[in-house]
Amino acid sequence: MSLRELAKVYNPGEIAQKWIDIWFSSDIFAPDFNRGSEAFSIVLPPPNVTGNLHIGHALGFTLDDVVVRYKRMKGFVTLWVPGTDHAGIATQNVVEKELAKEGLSRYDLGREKFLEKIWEWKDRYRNNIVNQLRQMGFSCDWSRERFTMDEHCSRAVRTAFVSLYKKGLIYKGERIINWCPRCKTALSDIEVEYDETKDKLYYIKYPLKDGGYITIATVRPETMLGDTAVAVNPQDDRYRGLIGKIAILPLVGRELPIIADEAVESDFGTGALKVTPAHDPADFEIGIRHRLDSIRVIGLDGRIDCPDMDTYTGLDRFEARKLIVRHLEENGYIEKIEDYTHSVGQCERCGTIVEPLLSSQWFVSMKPLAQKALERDNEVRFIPERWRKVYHDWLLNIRDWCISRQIWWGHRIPVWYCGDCNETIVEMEDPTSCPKCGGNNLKQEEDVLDTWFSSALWPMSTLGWPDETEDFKKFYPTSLLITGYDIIYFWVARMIMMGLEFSDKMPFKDVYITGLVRDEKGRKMSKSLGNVIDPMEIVRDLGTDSLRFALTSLVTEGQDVNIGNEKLEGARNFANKIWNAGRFILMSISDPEVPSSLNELDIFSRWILTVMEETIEKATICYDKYDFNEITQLLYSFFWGDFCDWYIEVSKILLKTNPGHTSWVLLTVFRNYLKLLHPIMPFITEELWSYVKDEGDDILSLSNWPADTGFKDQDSVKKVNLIFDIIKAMRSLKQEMGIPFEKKIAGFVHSRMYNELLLSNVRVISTLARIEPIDILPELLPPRKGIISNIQPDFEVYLEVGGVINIDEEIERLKKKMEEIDLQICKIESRLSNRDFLLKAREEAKEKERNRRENLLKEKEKLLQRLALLSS
RNA sequence: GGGCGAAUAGCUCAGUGGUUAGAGCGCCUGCCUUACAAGCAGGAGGUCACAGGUUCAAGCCCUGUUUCGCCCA
Repeated sequence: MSLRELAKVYNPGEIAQKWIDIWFSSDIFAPDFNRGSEAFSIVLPPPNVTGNLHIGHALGFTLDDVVVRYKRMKGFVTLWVPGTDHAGIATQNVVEKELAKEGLSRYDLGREKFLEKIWEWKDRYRNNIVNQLRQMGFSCDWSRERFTMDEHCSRAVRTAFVSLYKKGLIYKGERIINWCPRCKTALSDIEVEYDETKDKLYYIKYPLKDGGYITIATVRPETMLGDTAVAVNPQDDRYRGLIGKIAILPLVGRELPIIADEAVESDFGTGALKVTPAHDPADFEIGIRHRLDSIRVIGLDGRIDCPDMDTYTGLDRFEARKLIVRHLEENGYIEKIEDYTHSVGQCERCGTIVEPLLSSQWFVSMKPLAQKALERDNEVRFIPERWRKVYHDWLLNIRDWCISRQIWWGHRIPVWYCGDCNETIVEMEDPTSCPKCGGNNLKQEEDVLDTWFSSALWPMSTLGWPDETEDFKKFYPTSLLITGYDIIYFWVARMIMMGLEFSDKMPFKDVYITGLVRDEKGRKMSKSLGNVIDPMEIVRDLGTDSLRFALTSLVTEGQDVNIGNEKLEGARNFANKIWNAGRFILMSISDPEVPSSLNELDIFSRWILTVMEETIEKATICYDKYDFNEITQLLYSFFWGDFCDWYIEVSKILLKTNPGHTSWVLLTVFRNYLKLLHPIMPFITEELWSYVKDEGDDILSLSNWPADTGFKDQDSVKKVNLIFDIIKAMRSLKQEMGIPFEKKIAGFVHSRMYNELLLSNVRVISTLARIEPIDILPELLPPRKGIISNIQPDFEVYLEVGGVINIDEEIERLKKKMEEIDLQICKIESRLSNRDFLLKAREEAKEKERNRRENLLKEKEKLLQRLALLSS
């Protein structure tokens, strides 16, 4: 043990770098197979290589690390696999923006050159992110790091694709998909965000061929160029006669059949619907049912592309809308225009309004996969349980997953087309010739896969799948996944479905769903609000441990996490408190002497050892239950409340009388405490541990969880609490009389039952209460001028306050107290005289009430005595 | 429209049906007491959203209402 003098204020930065170097210079966090037999594994939810860690990552990963470090100390063979995600659209966008600064587009570079650029970007940002993960102290095994597009993960993707294709679960089809005209790619359903938008509802007259007209209502008049029918509900009496008739499309002149379809809502607009199968999912369905033509009139760039209508071709969607409405108005086709609020889909990445359009894309049939997930539902645990419903809901209403993306960065779809015979080839190995016609005229599919396709395989691919590696056998399925509720659909559900499909196992046993991180007022963090908390900035200013403690302390089951400076500073202060307690111990102790029996120790030492033992038990339970907020509360109040406020203060006296044993107790409690706190605040605990550990001890990160000593001395707890209550009563009285804490005045204590206990601990009471001298009285103190009293059931304290108070005032004080006690007694009496209570309440509850009454009666009696003495 | 969640101290939040509902921050009073002023000691502050119900006993369970937030259509 080194007695080096520690700095007066905890400086997290210096210490962190030292331990980052030690922890991550070799693979100390690789699983240690000598540690035990039971495995515990987590895969890191891979951050995107687009940028930096944000506070949401910090939250989820901190909880991961808290559990991982705890399990490692507990003796599990622990593995935490890190990695990063290629994040297709997002990364491509960022790099395209970079290129744009030089006036270049990806087409200028060509596919190959462009991909080279992205790989460079990826390397840079992967390093950046890895650095940040290490700054945060996350104890991942970096020797097993993965990237979603590395060779191994790519093979997993290929294997999954080929397998699903051969099973008929992947198909190419013409469907309405969500198209982002800015990103120029298809999006899956869940990549579209819907926002309430104020818009207009246009009522347009479509003339009938036989004369008259039918009025339709639409929010997107520009799509009328692609109309191929008008639909009404078959139950709608207003239009029954028109079914089968022909309407003429204004401006265009196309003949549109009036058809009947159940999907039309009669109470929307006029009850008549213009049908544009190529630009609306519902219309597309109607189109299929009625074998309507699909005419695409908006191109991939979001501009009108309608060869017959030169007027509009080339115009942006929204420009075209204005012009078309003007032309309709000029020709008297507009009946009216109403304000209308509805949901408009936007690209989750860039916010551009998506264009539903007909396009040829690759899909995964999700029904059978979802079905399997539902059947095996009991094999995964959700925490909190209620998220299971959300997950179920999605599985039950699942739609096919559009997995093709019209970008370059990602896993290129492993499909080849034969230019000679049109054969589609999907194999594990790249084909060199067509297996059907033998031709060499092969062309690979241009599209890449949705990023989430590889993410869905992450728990498997990181551990070696499709190979049956040792890691896969030992660590799959993983033990726990911690993530936010916003990606239950995107990620959790898909990992489960893919896991069951390819490994026949749930990819993880527990899923812990966190809330989202918000600012201290509960608002979402956003650049425009300026309330974004950058975790790395906090790490710089207040230290990683403070950030980790603050985050952990805010996590209660399923609630969003509101974090602000107050919380972070509180955590920083706590770290400083721990630091200074360590500093005190190092400065104050002498050679520790192991007691031959704990029972021979003084009562305060027995007390703190008992409370520590209970804290170890409770903390262990909390860690096992992922009860994060509870752990921090427990560890905070034990350390600050019990250890620092009381034991350390008492130890200042004990160190003089019994330095050896007291040093041992201080050290023992502090060492165990560092262990309990280490999963949450790894840096400061590791640093302090290096000063207080035994010579042969390992670093704290690789140490064992505190052993169960089994020592509990409830008698000491009871007695020490009495002593502390006496001290508190004295402090309180003193302050009430306006006497400064440090000013020493004389006092008296009497306790019928504990006279001896008080006699032997008078020094502690005197010092901690700053009351000197103290007389331990064999009986009640006779009334005297200048004396104030505090009467409790088990003791009475009196302070010599001199002229500050007279006897009448003291009588008043006591009478007031009497009233309170009488009120309490009254309440309890009525409870105890209630026949139903006596009949039905649990014995425990009754016992409690009786004890309480007894105590109050005791107190009352003593108050009466005191009052009698004072009045005589 | 369907579902989920929240409502507790000035603020942010804890709270397994059983005393007098807790913490941090803020506030008030007094202290630079040799570990810590990022600290110490003492204190004030609550109709647990509202209305019913179940129960010997409700902040907690049930029903309804109001307000706010989220998800899905």
